[in-house]
Amino acid sequence: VLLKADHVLIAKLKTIGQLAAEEIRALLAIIGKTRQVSRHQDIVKDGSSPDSVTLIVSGFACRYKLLPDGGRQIHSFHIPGDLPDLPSFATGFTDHAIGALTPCEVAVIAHDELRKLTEAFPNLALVLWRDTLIDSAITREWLTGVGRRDARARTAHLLCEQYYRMRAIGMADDNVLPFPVTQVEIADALGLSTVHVNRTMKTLAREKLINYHNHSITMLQWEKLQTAGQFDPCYLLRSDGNLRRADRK
Amino acid sequence: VLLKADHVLIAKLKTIGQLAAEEIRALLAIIGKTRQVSRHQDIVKDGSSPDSVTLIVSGFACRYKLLPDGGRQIHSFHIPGDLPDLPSFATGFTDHAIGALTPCEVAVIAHDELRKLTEAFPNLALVLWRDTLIDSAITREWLTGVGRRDARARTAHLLCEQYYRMRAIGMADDNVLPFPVTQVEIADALGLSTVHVNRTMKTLAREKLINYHNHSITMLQWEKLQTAGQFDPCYLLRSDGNLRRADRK
DNA sequence: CGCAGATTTGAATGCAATCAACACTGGTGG
DNA sequence: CCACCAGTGTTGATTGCATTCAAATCTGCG
Repeated sequence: VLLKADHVLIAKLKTIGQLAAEEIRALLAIIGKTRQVSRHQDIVKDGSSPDSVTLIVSGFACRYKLLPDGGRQIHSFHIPGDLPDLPSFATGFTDHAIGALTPCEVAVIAHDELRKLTEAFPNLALVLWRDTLIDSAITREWLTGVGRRDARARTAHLLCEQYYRMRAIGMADDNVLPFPVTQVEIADALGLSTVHVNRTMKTLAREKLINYHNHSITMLQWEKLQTAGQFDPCYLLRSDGNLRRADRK
Repeated sequence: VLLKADHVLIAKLKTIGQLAAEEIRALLAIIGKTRQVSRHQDIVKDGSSPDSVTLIVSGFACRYKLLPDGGRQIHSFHIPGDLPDLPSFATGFTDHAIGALTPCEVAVIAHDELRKLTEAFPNLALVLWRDTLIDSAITREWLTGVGRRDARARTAHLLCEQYYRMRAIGMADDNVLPFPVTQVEIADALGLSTVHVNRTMKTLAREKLINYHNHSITMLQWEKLQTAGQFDPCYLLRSDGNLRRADRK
């Protein structure tokens, strides 16, 4: 039988690259038990050396870092199917925390088991590697925004990206994006103050680019929102590497 | 004979993880010809689908992205031994450009050859994967800075990081950091204006934390500079993953 | 020498932070 | 049941860090 954890992981991996049926089967086989994490609890602690990788089965999480002065920077939002601490598999440690923004179900995958698989299936290793690379492409895009885009563009960009990713795993439709994240958290992601996030979201709503109620965002003018956010989804796109080049021949 | 390209690559890989002599030999064997790139030229173009990976043999480079409005965000600086477009090996495309900040010597490593090696040596694949992960840890750290640190801390942090990385490959010593990068480029890296970078560097010099002449920076008070930049090098540290865990037993 | 790029400094402007207050919500306990 | 409270969202007023504009050196180089 296919569990919920299996479903979300398959949905996610499909957006990254092609896996053989055998590879998928082997990967699903090593998914461990799921556990519940309540809101605002850490799924992974900063500075730890985990011996397993976490799969978000349901709920919203984020990767973040706390500063000595009490500030917080959120580096990414994580949605079902994500493996937010996959990097720890290759590096052995984490330099950041993963926190639950909503109640989450998470499953663990032991490093040991995963290592056997990556050694047996180089292609699986490549797809996982690619996952971490898309992840860092997202981080770079955020860096670009925080460094060189104003509050409005930054906010619009985040909404576009989030909608795009949610749609890819079948969790957003009809221009409606479920976004169960407080303005405090959006502020820590965008490098803004909560007050300014509030004003900026209001501006986007006043401009009729979005509708924002009950942590659900409706894209009223998707094209205009993308323009406002200078959003170009190419960095999120699935690419099959060699496969793609082979196709061209 | 060991070429310059071999030397810098070995020096770099040593900072990332352990490789067997056999693995190193195989890797060095597939390093292609070196070519010269003059200052301000692109080593890799944005949006391209390269079929080889670039090794910086000498010189300074950066990864960057241009915005529609003419702005630029630099995502990372790259020094000899770096493989700035290694991500393209796993994803097949680039969503950013790599530019030469000084005249550079670069060598190419064909994707095809590299793929054979990673399939033959899973450990080599793991080390390369880890390299891209350290790279993204750096990007996250920059994101934290641009999002939540003021100009002084951001600048100090960059100098600490750069000194740390240069020292690791033997290109900085005695508290002297060669930093052949203009203030325009520092500004595009830190998300500041050039004017403000200038003032901030002057401030750090006035405070006697650094000395800054001829694109060479002397760390006058290394401890204080780290404090000012909230710099904690753990995200740059070499970690041997399983090895480390095994050691503990 | 002349010129382009880089650095430096001053003055004015502006975007976003901070401070402050209030409304609204859901949950808790008296 | 209602009072209370913490967390969240909203709005106005003020402040400040960093930008922009402007102009003056300084440097290397053809």
